[in-house]
Amino acid sequence: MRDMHSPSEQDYIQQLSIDCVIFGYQDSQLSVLVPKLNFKGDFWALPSGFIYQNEGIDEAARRILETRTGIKDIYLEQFRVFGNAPRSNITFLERLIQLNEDTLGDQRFNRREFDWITRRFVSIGYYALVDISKVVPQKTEIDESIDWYPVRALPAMIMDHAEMVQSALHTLQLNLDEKLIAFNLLPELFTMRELQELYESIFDRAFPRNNFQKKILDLNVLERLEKKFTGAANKAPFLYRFRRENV
Amino acid sequence: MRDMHSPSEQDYIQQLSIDCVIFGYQDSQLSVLVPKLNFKGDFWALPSGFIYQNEGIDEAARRILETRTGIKDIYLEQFRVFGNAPRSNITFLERLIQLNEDTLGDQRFNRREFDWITRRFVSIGYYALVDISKVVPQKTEIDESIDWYPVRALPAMIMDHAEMVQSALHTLQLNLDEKLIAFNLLPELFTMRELQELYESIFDRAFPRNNFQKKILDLNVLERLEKKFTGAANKAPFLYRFRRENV
DNA sequence: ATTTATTGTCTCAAATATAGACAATATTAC
DNA sequence: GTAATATTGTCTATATTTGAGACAATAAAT
Repeated sequence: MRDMHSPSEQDYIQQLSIDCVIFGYQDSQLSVLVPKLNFKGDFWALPSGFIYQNEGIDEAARRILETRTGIKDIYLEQFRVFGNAPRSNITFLERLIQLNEDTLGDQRFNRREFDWITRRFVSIGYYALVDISKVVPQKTEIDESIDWYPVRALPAMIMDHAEMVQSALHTLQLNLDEKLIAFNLLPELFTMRELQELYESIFDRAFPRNNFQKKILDLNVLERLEKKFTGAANKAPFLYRFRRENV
Repeated sequence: MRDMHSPSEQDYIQQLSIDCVIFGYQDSQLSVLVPKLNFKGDFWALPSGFIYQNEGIDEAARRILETRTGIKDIYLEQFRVFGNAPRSNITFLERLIQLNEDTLGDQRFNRREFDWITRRFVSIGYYALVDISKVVPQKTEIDESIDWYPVRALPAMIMDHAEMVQSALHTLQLNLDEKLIAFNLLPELFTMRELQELYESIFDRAFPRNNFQKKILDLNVLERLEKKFTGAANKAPFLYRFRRENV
């Protein structure tokens, strides 16, 4: 069976995949870009892909991310490898096959096309931070749709993909201040409140407004611009920009 | 070429390996267990291995570590995946082949036997913390010898293995207090000074004695035992034991 | 002009980290 | 035996960081 791959599959490293947790921020919520699989039954899976023989793993992750988001220069980082022996959730597989018996017999869907679901895979988890307003989510042929879901209200994910998101979120929390990466989730200009709400959605807890502002300004990585006239009945907040040169 | 593997190699996941940075502590120095390859020329490589088809990656790492150290219940943790496209250092490979032309033609050494050096591999890095006094380093057939080297005075390592050690050390530093794992590097009983010297060798800097002791005791994870009479001309230090039940 | 909501910043208290000091003690030197 | 010496365990005082409360500034609505 292992020797029956089509030539194109031979270009990839076998049994190794990359799964991407793409974080974006919208409507005061940290969200993840998740495609729905084009099978009967409701199955959601993280955007994933494989590694070409002459391609580095970071390079491959970048390629996959660019394909899915339509943007370049994405902040991304490896966070963990998932490689338990029985990664493939049996219940999930049985349900999928049962629900799709007819389609799987179809010539358009030979077994090879969802081989990646049935074989044992080790997967490298990457998380990415994107400015959601710049992203144009791209379906692939195996997707029915692709949408943003709040990180704490994900649809039913296949296999260990829900655990992957949790692990990615945890790594993001650990790295957020250390690596000054929150700004990748915001548009170029933002107010202090917007930044604070982003932090609050990432850590799922409130921060005192006065001290949050102090902490952030003390980092000395923000550039204060003109005020933003919101039209609201109050003092207008400043706009800030992240000074990338200082990192 | 890829289809010419021997049956036994087919039991492994292809092109995926595990490299282990095994940390131990001896003579006030943080050290790493490194085998020397059984080739002409001086080549050192991290202990490594492959993953069976029905084996989890953590499981595989544990097996490799147990084989190399002769002990069980080892603390280990994934720290990063190394998968740049040109991982194999060209200079290194050329030198190795040049120096070993005769042996490589020998029937005992068909190409398959160091296939793992020439093919493109993605490697999962694990670091392990062991009580060096319990370890009996085990050579494998591809090793000439295996020894402990101070982490800051390693021999010339092949490919990116030196970078792997640095990356493992960095992760260890980040996790040390958070996960309370330093004690895995010490024998069951130790003095405060021994613990402090361990910390100093890990971070490569001095800590003030008074505050270090306070910080550690405030963690509330140590059990103080009777004093240790060293025979030195001074007050005898207490012995401590790590209370594993509290973690 | 007054009210209301929110922003930016200040001050003070609490908690934590760092530095200095000294008594306790096990040996060696006398 | 007594003094000297080296190292340990701990205390106190100071500096720094963190957290809570307060209040003036301001943009619009009343």
